[in-house]
Amino acid sequence: MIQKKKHAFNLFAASKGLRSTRQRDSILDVFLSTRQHVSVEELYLKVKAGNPGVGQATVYRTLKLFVEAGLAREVLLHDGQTRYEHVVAGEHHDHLVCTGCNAIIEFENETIEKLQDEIAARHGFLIRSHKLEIYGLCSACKN
Amino acid sequence: MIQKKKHAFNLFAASKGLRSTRQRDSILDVFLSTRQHVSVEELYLKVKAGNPGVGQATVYRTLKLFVEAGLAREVLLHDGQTRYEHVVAGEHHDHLVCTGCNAIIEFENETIEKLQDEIAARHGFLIRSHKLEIYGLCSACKN
DNA sequence: CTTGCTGCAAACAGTTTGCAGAACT
DNA sequence: AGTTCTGCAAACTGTTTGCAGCAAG
Repeated sequence: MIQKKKHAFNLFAASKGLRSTRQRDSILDVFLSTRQHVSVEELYLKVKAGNPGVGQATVYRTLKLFVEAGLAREVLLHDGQTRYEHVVAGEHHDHLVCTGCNAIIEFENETIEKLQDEIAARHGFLIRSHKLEIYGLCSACKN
Repeated sequence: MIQKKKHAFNLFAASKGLRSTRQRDSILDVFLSTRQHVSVEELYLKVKAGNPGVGQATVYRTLKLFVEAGLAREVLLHDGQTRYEHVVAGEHHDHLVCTGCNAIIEFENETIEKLQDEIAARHGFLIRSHKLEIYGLCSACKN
């Protein structure tokens, strides 16, 4: 899995004439080793731990490459930070966001996706992407 | 309708010991006269047109009051600006966002809402709010 | 050696905040 | 009079960018 993603990125890099650098490698390693929804800041700190002297700018720039390469996806939650999640081919999930503990629970629901397609069709709208976020309290926080 | 909202804000203001000021009145007027999803900047410009010398900060501060008073709701789309929409009691709608012309089409779908409730229940999650945004191209832009 | 990549710091955009003076009650 | 509000400008936050030097090909 991780190897596959590295390979995917290498292919992308090659096709774009991008260079392979120490920084990109370690940012990719760290990204792949994280759980879902890392903020740039978190990623930056982890990368710097194993590789001091890497700048934030590089992390920002590299994450955009990952998005372009189809490895990562931007997730904007209500906390003023851009987060990135892993892209798993053919899968789409949405989020339950706990405003108590900031936990994020993922879910998938085909019926909702289908309804969205219908709605879009009804408006002559061409869907590129969508996001559904449900905010509230998780089972641990609601008590 | 507009009168009702003004009244609602007055009640809120009174209950909080807030003062009634020229600025708040005109920001409320302008907000109520706008269509959905105004950005702070848009609102600020319109307010200033009818009432020069009103500062942005006041617009920001006042919009937060409207949210607190239940008249407005923050909407964060993918354009780096906070927008506000009108709250209509008991109604919830979601958005089709055209990335071509920035048009926003609203829709409502009860089945989706129900499915969300089911999903939340399954995870022991207490829903406070949610948002569903579908990004793509509207009928005019997709050609 | 050529060109792309990096780190740094400065620039940016949107938003928030401190404060002195203005305005509401 | 006593407080709350306001406008201004400065501060802040997250992100982007310009540039000189570094490094991959």
